[in-house]
Amino acid sequence: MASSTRERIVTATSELIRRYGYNGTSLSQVSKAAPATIGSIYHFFPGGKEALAVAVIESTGSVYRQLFESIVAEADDPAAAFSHFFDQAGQLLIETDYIDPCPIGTIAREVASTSEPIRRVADAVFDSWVEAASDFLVHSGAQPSEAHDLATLFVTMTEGGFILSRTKRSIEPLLAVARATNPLVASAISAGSPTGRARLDARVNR
Amino acid sequence: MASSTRERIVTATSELIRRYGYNGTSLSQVSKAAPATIGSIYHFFPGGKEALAVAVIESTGSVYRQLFESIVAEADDPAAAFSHFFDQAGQLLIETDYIDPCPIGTIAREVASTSEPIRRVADAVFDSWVEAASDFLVHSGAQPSEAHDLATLFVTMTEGGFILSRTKRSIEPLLAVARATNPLVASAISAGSPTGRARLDARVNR
DNA sequence: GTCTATAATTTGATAGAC
DNA sequence: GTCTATCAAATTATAGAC
Repeated sequence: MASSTRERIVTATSELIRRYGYNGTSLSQVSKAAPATIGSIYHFFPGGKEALAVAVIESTGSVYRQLFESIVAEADDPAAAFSHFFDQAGQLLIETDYIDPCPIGTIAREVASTSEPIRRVADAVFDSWVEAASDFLVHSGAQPSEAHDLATLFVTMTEGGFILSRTKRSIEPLLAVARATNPLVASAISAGSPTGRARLDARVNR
Repeated sequence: MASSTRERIVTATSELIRRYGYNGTSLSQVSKAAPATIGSIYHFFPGGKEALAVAVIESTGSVYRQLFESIVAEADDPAAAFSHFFDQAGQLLIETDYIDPCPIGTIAREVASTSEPIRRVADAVFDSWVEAASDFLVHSGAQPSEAHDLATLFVTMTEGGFILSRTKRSIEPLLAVARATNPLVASAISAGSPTGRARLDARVNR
């Protein structure tokens, strides 16, 4: 059950980047926080800092997708699922003293112009999030094209909400986003199908 | 008409940060790009890199607010105003080869945990944007509380849309956001007042 | 206001012993 | 796999001549 060195390195890097950003995080900080020597870091990540960032993005992308799907599985209705996700994100912000909840957006924005490997993996993660949200909306009765647009909107609202709430040191922007969620989802589902709600019930009660 | 040294320094810093982020931009790069010597930079900004970032945020905040208000002034209807803003942002992305359109979100995310002066000025700029959008929505017939939520949503969508489009090197996410805009605005205005459209006409034709 | 020179520190990365 | 020692380069910032 003890975490491996590799895992400790990735976890420590993720937390440091959430606090200080990609360029603001040094390998010496990672070495101290993990803890692991510089030699160990390069043993597991011969590609250096860039490879480490890729690992952080892949790991975070997977964790958040699973979180979203577990929230969705428990939600009473589609609109509540998204609201609940934003509420949970707000709680996380408070618990962590407004450290950035997502290292991916930060890294992507910092190095999208200078590191193609990082840009590509961040793009793939965002796509997987959009796909997960879109699938859920379609299953709930939305039309595919509208579901894709709305899912994209949710990811932008999540990343943008993190920036505003972190900057303001208040969850108020994230709560405003959560409030806007319900009518958006309700509209997409009713537009996609008059029996959208019935379809959802059929799926949930299966 | 020739730009002052101070202006050249701020402009160069803003462009560099849009490409490489705050921590990814060095004063030697600024010195070369401005152009201005390191001594000149410290002459105008004794507070160093942090003070320079504050100036960039204030300048960008003002420019974007003016851009938003000029688009609003020309728009036929409220929903079109926001769509047009997102479309223009998309065009900017393409023209600049997907350099980040907004240095503020990047800087804020990188150093919100380490620089209170920067965090505060970024927060003030976001607030001013929310206020400008909210005022416009209220004048168009929306209820104040709903206008504030929707305005907050627009700023998060803008920042989040920039991240996704920059990461994907495609304006598709930004266009998806633009498509979602119209029904949101229409709904807020009709809910706020049955004569929202009439109120807008009265204001525009004054 | 502009310029060069430089101080003090830290960075990402590598080499090689164990 | 882990460790220490070290490299070359770059960083922010300051000093002081002009």
